[in-house]
Amino acid sequence: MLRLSKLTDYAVVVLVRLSGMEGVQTSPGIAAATGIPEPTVAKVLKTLAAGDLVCSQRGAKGGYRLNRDLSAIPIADVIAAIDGPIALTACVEGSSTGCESQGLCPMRGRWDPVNDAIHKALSGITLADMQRGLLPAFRAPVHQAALQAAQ
Amino acid sequence: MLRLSKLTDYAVVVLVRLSGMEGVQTSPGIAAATGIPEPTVAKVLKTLAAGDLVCSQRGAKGGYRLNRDLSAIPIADVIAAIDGPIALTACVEGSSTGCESQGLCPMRGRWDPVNDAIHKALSGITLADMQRGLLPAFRAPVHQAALQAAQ
DNA sequence: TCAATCAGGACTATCGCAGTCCGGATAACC
DNA sequence: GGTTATCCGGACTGCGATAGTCCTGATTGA
Repeated sequence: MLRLSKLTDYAVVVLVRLSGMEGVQTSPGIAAATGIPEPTVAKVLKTLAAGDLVCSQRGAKGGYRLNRDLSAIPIADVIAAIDGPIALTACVEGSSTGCESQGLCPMRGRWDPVNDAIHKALSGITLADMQRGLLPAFRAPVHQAALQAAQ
Repeated sequence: MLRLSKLTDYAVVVLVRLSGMEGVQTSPGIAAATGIPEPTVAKVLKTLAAGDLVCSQRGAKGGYRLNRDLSAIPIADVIAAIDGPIALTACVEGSSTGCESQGLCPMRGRWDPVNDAIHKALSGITLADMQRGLLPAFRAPVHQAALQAAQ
C-alpha cells in the first residue's frame, strides 16, 4: 500500500479546522477540537508553516491562520509540505548519484511518467473537494467541551 | 515523499527482464542479469506469482514466465501485488473499525476521491510505457558475464 | 535416484516515522 | 518592565514496517 504518513492525514484535518474559524487559532485549541494530541498538532502546524500553507503569529494571542482558501490548496501541496516532494522511489530523482547497479538497472528514470501522473492527480484535488460531501454532523465540532476548549 | 517499496521497483525490473527472453527463466539467472541479489529476486518472483502476474514452473528446468504482455500490466497491478491494495492511509478503508477519534475526525472517508485519482493514474500506465524510451544501451543486458549467467 | 528449482515460511537488522519534550525567541498584556 | 502565552527549532526515543536472508519441504526432469 502506498503509505501516506499519518502526519499528512492530521494536516488535512488541521487545515480544515483552521478554515472553519475566524482569526488565528492556537495549537492547544486545535488539538482540543480535533482530538489530536497537542504536541503532534504543534508539529504539524510548524511543518505547514514552513511550507507556506499557514502563517503564524507569535506571542500572546498568537496562533495560526490559513494562507489561502481550502479551494486553493491541492492535496499535493499538503503532501509535499509534510512528506517532501512527491516521488515514488529514491531511485528516481533525476540528479541523484545513481543506484548501485547503475549500468544494469534497466529502469533508470522510467518512474518519471508515473510520478507525473500521480502528481497531476493529486494536484487536481483540493481540500475543498475533500471537505465537500461531509456529513453535516461532522462539519461542525461535535463535543461542546471541545468547542469551548477551542476558544 | 510517497514511499514506494524497493521491492516494487525490483519487481518492475524483473518483469521487464522476463519479457525480454523466451521460455522460462530462473531466479538466479534473473538475479545475475539484473544485479539484484538472488534471494531478493526469488522473493519478488514468489510475490508476483501469488499476484498472478507471472506463472511458475517447478522442478528442474523450471522457472518463471510472464502471464501477460508488458502492455497489459498496469503499474497499479504491480504495486498491488507487492505492496497490497493501493490506498493512502489506514484511516481510509470503508469498513475499518474506525479511528480513535471517530466522532471528532472530520475527514472520515474523505480520502476516497484521492485514492481513486491515484488508482486511475496508476492504472493508465503500463510496464510497456515505462519501458518505452529506454536508452538502447539499457535495453539489452550490458555485461556479457551477466548475459551468460542468465543462460 | 539425483539435481535443480520453486513454495512457504521464519527470522533479523535496519530504517523511517510517530510522538514527545525542551530551551529559546517573540509578542501582548498588566 | 515583568509576566504570560505562544510559536520556533531542534533533539530524542520507541515502535513498526521493510529489506534482505535463510531454511526446510515439495515438485519435476534427467
